[in-house]
Amino acid sequence: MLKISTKGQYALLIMTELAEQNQESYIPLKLLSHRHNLSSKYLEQILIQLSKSGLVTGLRGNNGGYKLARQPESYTVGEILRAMEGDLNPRTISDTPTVSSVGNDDFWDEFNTVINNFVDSNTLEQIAEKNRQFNGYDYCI
Amino acid sequence: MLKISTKGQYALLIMTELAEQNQESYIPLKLLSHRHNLSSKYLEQILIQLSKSGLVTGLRGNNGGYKLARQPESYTVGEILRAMEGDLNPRTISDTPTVSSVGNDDFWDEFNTVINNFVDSNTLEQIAEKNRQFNGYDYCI
DNA sequence: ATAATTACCTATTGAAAAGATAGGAATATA
DNA sequence: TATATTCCTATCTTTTCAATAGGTAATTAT
Repeated sequence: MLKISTKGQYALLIMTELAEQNQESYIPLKLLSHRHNLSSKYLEQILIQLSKSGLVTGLRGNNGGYKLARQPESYTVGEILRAMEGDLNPRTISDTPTVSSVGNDDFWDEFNTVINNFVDSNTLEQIAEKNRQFNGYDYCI
Repeated sequence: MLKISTKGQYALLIMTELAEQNQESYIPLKLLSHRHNLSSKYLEQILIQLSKSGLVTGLRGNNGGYKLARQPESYTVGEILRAMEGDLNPRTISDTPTVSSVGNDDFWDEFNTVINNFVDSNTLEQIAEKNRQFNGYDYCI
């Protein structure tokens, strides 16, 4: 229904938050879930998947947690959403009917392009920078 | 998961087909469902909803069926998809957390705009015209 | 060493949505 | 009157989404 799952939305939210932090320190899951009033078990699934996809680095034990695997400006939003959602192409039927298919195929192809171009032209750093400006660089809850 | 339901996809397909036809004659559901190998009962639900939304006109009885309610160039794809899907805004959570929200809000707002601008800038006539060129104007199954 | 802390893994449940089917009522035409 | 068609509503099945749960592995502090 052209919705993005809550996992994708939360993933982007959490990633922007990690991007705002000092990249050297690990932030524990518990802290992130408290800040956003999310079930830690639910958020855990999201972060594990981000970790498996190589977008974040997890460290176990005391003072462990998660941090970005790379520099914030190297992430596109599309990369993050795809890690959680799979592809971002809204069409599901492979329509090879007898009539009326050509124009429709073209439309859906262009739609894919528009969507993917947009999400890939937005970087994590751009979103994080807006948050920094709003919250202040040394904002801490 | 950023998918559009099959109802939305079929609705667009059928609407383009109606747009290719002589606008004066009604096309019966049975014919449309046969052409696309769709369950007529499923397609029926789609057409009834399009009819309720005022996008097509239904006529009962012999020689009845469906036709467009207006000229093909007056329909946008967005209008058709929204009639089946509801709004086309991918975000579902109304995220008002304590941190990291501003940049995210902006991103999702822009995403909405990009999507809706695209679907509203494509008309039924544009898609139908491509099909006509491919199939020939007097194409009939 | 031991205890505490934390990420990691896998399964299950519950709720909602999507996809599809079914039977009949209303209406128009021949 | 018979036939063809849209229209209406209910149900069922399957899939997906959201959320919960319990346990294992690794790291650090004491």
